[in-house]
Amino acid sequence: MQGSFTLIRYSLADGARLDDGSDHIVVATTRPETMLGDSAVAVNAADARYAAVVGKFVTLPITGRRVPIIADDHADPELGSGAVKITPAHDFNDFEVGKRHDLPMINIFDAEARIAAAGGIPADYVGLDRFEARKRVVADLEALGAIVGIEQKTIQMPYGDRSGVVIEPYLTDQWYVNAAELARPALAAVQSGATQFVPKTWEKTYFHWMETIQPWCVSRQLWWGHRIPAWYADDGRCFVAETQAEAQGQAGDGVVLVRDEDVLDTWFSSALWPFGTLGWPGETNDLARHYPGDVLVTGFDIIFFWVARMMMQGLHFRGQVPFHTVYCHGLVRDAKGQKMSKSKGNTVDPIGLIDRYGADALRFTLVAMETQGRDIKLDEKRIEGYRNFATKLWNAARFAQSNGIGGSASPLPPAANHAVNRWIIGEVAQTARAIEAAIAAFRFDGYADAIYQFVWNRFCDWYLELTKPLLAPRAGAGADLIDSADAAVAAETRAVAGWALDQILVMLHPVMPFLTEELWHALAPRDHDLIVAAWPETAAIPTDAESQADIDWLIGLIGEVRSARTELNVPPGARLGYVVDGATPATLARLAANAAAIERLARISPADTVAPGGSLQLVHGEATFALPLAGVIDLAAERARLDKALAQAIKERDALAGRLGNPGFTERAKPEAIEKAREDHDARAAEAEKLGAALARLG
RNA sequence: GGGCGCGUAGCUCAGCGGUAGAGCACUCCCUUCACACGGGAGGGGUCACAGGUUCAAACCCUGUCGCGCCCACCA
Repeated sequence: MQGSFTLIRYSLADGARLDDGSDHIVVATTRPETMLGDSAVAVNAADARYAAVVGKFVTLPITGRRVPIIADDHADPELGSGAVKITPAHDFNDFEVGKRHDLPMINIFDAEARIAAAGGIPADYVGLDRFEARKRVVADLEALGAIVGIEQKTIQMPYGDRSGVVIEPYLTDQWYVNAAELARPALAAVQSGATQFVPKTWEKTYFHWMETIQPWCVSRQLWWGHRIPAWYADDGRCFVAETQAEAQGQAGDGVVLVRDEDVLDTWFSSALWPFGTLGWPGETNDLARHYPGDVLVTGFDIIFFWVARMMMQGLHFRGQVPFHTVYCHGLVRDAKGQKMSKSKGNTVDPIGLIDRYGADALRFTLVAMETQGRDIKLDEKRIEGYRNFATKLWNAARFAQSNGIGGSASPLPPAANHAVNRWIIGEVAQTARAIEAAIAAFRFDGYADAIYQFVWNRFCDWYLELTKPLLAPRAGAGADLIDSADAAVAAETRAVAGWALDQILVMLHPVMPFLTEELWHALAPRDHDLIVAAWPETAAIPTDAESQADIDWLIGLIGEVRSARTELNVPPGARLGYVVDGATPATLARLAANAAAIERLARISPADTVAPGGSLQLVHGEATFALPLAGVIDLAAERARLDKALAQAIKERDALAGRLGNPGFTERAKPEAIEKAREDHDARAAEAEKLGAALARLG
């Protein structure tokens, strides 16, 4: 802000002169009234202009006090006149200078920032407000001819956050904690790994704070809080004790004690939380059992205020760290990325969001966006997406229910023979493991992502679709629509689907508690609530590589067919026949086993012969499928489609060949990398060959 | 002034040595019997810029530009 910079002339006392013969020193200030409390003028020892007068005195105008001229590095010869007025009671730097030179600290204000009677201040100043006093001092200095000039310049002005009032440094007696002493073990505990920060990068913040820690002022002039345990006698003696009786004991009978009015800094009290909540100072069972704690979850913005203080006090009072891990999450910010603040009024209203999308959707969103170390700009579209996810699961459960699926007897999966059932069992196990790993690493976004992908892209998109033909023959449907829909397979599928759905509810419950608990009870009679259900027993759940390969192959084939159909504008409802070429017996078996699913999802079924007039051809694994389109096929479009696929395969094949042909790669790369490149190269090469053949067949 | 961090698809963000991913948005098709808060198929990025290290860099190092946060403070 713009401010006045007042240049004041201080006369040298006792006839002293500077080298240039002048009889005064000029000092500058933005707060002229503080000159009433000056106790020195400082110059730099290396400043030749003032060398002659160091150790001499000046006479202050108005108060007429004699104050010394001292040499101190605080005075910068480059700034202003090179001489600085020193007001130890009302400026942080001057306070330090005052301590170094043992200067008197003259407090010129009272607690209301009015001029106090001190240091020879004339009586008619006493009681003036600080701003009135400033005008008065300037006017009086002017009258005395002590003003050299007033400059306008940009200055920094500290304002109180809450009061909006200019801050005035002011000397008072306060209680301090020797924080450096407490910080030493707290610093060592993190350096040794006794307490770890997650993400680790916050250790730097903690270290920086602990290494530059200052004495901690813990007394506050408020009426709430823990009162300072200090008592004073009439004669000013101070007794610090846990109780008044103890203090009285120290003071002796008959001494009237008055307790200190101040209370402890809220963070001092908060630092007691890890053990204060457990019955301390009593040695309770809770304290023995729960201290030290395991993980502290908190915002990084209070590492200084709270975490560091808990560390210091925990170690001091209990001799052990208060917790082994400090997990620092991001902060939810507003749409502009600003930290939410009650005084700024930019807080996000969770109730409104819950009304619109549900508590589960909001909770899931916050978990999904909690990627270590980055703040969260809350995006309402994201919440909407997870609301849709909740609806998707609801509908899947509704579908299950209407098909006689619901509930499972055991956390262990039912016995399963059908590939699709064995496959989903393995997928559940993989998802549970992924979630366990994510949680262990505090990657909550990974947790949310894993369960989301599983529910939507595996369970709903594929498992439920693939099992529809297995559940029951539909009245009136043609025999070709029904797989081996015998009772045994249908029963197995119901059991597995019910189990998988239960595992979903268990895994999702921590992030969508309301919806999952509701479904848990809606799907089957239960003897316990979901919230106390056991986590999937991942170690005991079999994953079957063969079934996984079968279903991956099936999903891949259906994808190829769908993609080709779209590219050639085949009507979505059109059912096509296919002839397969070059298929191994295993592939033929897969085709037979999944005929109904393929028919349903890809809308193709085996045909006897290839019709003349061209076919849609696609390569999947070692097999080439030809879908006769009996004259309706657009040969040019099909050629373009195959060309594109072929070009892509060749491009990838050649890139890999290039890498494999580079001696630098084959000699220095990791063996796994080389092996993978070989495999990828061979697969691409085979695909290119088959696509080339298909293209040739097209003519 | 000191410290920390971020710039990746239109947006919000993952990925942090092996040749780019998600959600939303966008384009096309589909009212097929769980779900249109849905289904299917797609388009879209020289990973801020410039050097360097490496067989290989969005990822490691240096610098530049832009942005943010925390702490302290300037007679």
